[in-house]
Amino acid sequence: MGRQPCCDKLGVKKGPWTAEEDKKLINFILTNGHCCWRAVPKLAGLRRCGKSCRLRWTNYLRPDLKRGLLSEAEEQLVIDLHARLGNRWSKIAARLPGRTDNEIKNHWNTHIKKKLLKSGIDPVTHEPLNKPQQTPSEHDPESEVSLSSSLADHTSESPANTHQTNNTHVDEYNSSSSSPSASSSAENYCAGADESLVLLEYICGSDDQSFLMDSLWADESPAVGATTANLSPNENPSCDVAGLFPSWPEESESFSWLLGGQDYGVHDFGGFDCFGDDGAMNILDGLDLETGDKIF
DNA sequence: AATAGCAACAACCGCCGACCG
DNA sequence: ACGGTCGGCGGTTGTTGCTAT
Repeated sequence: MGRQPCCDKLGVKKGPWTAEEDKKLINFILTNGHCCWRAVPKLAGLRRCGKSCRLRWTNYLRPDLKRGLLSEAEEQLVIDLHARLGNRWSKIAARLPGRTDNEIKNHWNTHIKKKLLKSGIDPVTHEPLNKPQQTPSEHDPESEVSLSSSLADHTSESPANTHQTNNTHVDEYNSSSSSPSASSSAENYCAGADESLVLLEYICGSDDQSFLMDSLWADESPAVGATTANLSPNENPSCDVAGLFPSWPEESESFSWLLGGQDYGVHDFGGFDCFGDDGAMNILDGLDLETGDKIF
C-alpha cells in the first residue's frame, strides 16, 4: 500500500528551529490553536512538517514546561516508574507535570542510566548487575522498586513506598493516567482557539506558579496523588482557568525559560521580538507577534 | 590556542493505533 | 471490512557545547 509521507519532502525545512519560526508557531497556536497539525505549518507560514511543529510545540514551546535538570525527586520518580513501565516515556512523562517524554528519555539515557550502572544496577531490568538475569515472566517489580529506591535519599518520598508493590501496578498507573495529567491538559489547551484564549488568560494571570512545583513534592508524589493540574478549580484555588493550567508567578517570569536562550536551546533569542523592552511578551499586550498589530 | 573526545540535548525517522469515510 | 489520514510514541542520529590534553 505504501504510506504517504507526513508532508511533502520538497521544500520542507529540517534541522534546528530558529527564533523566527518559533515566534510564528507560538503566535499561530496562541491565536488559533492547532486544528490539525498537518495544516499548522501552512497556516502559520512555516516551511515545516506538521509533525515537526507538533514536536516543537509539545517539547519546547508549551508554556507549562519546566526547564532545567530534573530534580532528585523527579529523577527518583522516573526510576520507579521506569521499573514498572519500562521505556514507555510518554506514560512516565504523564506522571511528571511539566516534563516531556523526550526530555525524560534524554535524561534517562544521559544521566540515570549511568547512575544506575555505577550503582551496579541494570538500567533495563533494575536488577543488580551481578545477579543472574530473570526472564520477563519472572520479573519481580517489588525487587525493582526496592533497588531503585535505594539509589536516592528520598526513599521515604518514593512512590514505591506509598504503593503496594505488585504486578497490578502497571495497569494501575495506566488507568490512573486517564485522569487529567499535565501532558493531557497541555494537549487540551492547545486544541482550539477558545482554549488558546483561555491560555492567554492563563498566561496573563499572575498567581503563584511555585505552588505547582512545591505541591508536587511536598507531601505526595504526583504518581499517586493528584497534582495541581489534576485538581478542579474548587479543589485547587491557585489553579485558575477551570483547572486547565497551573498558575504562574510574575508575568515577567512566565516566559523566563524563553528568555533564557541557553537553556531553551535557541541561541539567538536576543532578536526574539515577542518580548518587549521590558522583557514581557508582546502577546501579553494583545499584540500580534508577527506584525505588531493588535489581536485583542 | 588548538583540537580531540565526550556529554547533553534537540530533532528526525519510522512504526503503530485510533479514527473516519 | 478496508484503506487513508492523523497524532503519538520510542529509538536513533546529528549538532552543539564543554572539558581535558
